[in-house]
Amino acid sequence: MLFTVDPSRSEAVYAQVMHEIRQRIARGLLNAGDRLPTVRDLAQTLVVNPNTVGKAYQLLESEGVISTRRGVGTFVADVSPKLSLSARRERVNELLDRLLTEAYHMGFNQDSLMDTIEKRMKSFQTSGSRRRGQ
Amino acid sequence: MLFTVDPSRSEAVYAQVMHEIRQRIARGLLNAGDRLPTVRDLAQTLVVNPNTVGKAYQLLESEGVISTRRGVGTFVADVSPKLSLSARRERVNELLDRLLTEAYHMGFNQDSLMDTIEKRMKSFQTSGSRRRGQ
Amino acid sequence: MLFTVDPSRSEAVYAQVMHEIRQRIARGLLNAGDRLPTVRDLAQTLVVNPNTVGKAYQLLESEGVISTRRGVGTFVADVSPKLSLSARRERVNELLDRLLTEAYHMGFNQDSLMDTIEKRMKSFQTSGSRRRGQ
Amino acid sequence: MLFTVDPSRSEAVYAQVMHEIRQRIARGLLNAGDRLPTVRDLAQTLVVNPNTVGKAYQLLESEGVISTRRGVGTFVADVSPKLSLSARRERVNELLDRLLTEAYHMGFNQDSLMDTIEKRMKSFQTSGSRRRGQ
DNA sequence: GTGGTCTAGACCACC
DNA sequence: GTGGTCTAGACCACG
Repeated sequence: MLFTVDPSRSEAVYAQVMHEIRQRIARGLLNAGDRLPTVRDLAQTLVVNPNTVGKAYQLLESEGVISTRRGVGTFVADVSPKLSLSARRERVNELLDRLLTEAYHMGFNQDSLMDTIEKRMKSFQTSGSRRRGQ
Repeated sequence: MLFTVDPSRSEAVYAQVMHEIRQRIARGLLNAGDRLPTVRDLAQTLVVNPNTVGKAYQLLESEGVISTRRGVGTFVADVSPKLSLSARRERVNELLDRLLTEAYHMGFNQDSLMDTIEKRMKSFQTSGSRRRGQ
Repeated sequence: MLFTVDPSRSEAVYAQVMHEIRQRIARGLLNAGDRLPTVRDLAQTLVVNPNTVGKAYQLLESEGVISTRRGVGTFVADVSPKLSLSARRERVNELLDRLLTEAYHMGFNQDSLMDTIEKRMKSFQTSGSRRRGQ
Repeated sequence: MLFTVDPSRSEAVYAQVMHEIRQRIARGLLNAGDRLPTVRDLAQTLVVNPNTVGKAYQLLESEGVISTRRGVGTFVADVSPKLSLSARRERVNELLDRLLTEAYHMGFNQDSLMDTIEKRMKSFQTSGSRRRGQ
């Protein structure tokens, strides 16, 4: 779990930790059942307060992404969306709109954006057919 | 400029205004040279504090998305990304990673995500070749 | 919002606050749009740290029960379950099993339990037909 | 005594064991005088630390639900609530309030909740009049 | 003035 | 040793 966190970014530190972990799972670098570093260890590595890491872990648990076992440690959970289908679609659509908007303003045209998406997608677990439909 | 702002969303109101304007430009609903409503008018329409709209306009101007001519009004600027090529790529890639991560956790597989992207893309100006490559 | 919290109970203080608020909403004592006390005020009333109240508010927000508006305050949200139908059923069934188990051990028979349920239900919003089906 | 325990649930393992045993008694799957597995056997079956099972047994004994005869084994006790009538009522009412609150937030209306309760009640011993009133 | 974040440090339940 | 809770106190973004 080597990564860093930038306290000067506008995104909250605990949110950066959450995103990093979510992304590692989505990329297949972390798989269901894998153990995460302890709150204290990760806090020391990132040079932040243990409470901050704890907050990230707790929120990820409430989303069903990870699962903590008292006195044992924290583990990657089996993926199984808790939200309703419509809520999940809405969430993806919002991020998608944001991406398309930003891509326009950054001067990407359709083709170059699609190229980028396809390349990037290869390093994610969303590819292939190992996951059930939406 | 008919749109609303939801103060109960977690996103700051001024940021919602910025995103909405950026999105309208990206969708072609607003084009270079089009006049935006005055700060007061928009504030009244959205039922928010004028300072909030002012902040949104100010930040958009600093990004080069709109341009204010004192005593005349505020207008959509010609699109010409100020950032370096690598900075623009990085920005798009970050949003893309976030989308792919979220899509994974929301249970989308490659095909359903691609379908969603293609459908959504049709309503954006990113299509066609009217803008220079990435 | 007159209520107290007992730090000596095994239930965490922030959870007691959450339950109290959820219950007031379910009883119709708090309705959609109503303002909750500020974090600081409630903390002072309950004689707990503001962070503890803040945690309760944040968790309730993540459940969609209340909604905070930056710089303005915290309000009761419109009820609209975010969880999938199966997750909601599971949650109710678990509490129901716990109730039935406890009622048995406390010496209630079917009839006396049913009487108790019917009486108690009258003071809750679950009664009547003003809410959509499950 | 075939059941499992889920260490990833938020409820402590020893509490899960307690609830399971209480529920089996309430469902009539275990009756007064029935012998429970030894601490070691159950611990092995559930793949948990023997101390955890021991803690569950100890707490259940202190509640009067089971009774241990040294050198002989552990048995389901005759049900006879030790608590006062008012304490027992309070305990049931608290769980009931929690159920009604949760049902409201999960979108159940009176009828659907009542249906659920009646169905579920059939598999519990609370039915009939074999136990004295509340 | 509102809520949100972070730190430092203490104590506790669990296994 | 693991995570969870709470306090006290500081700082910040928002409207």
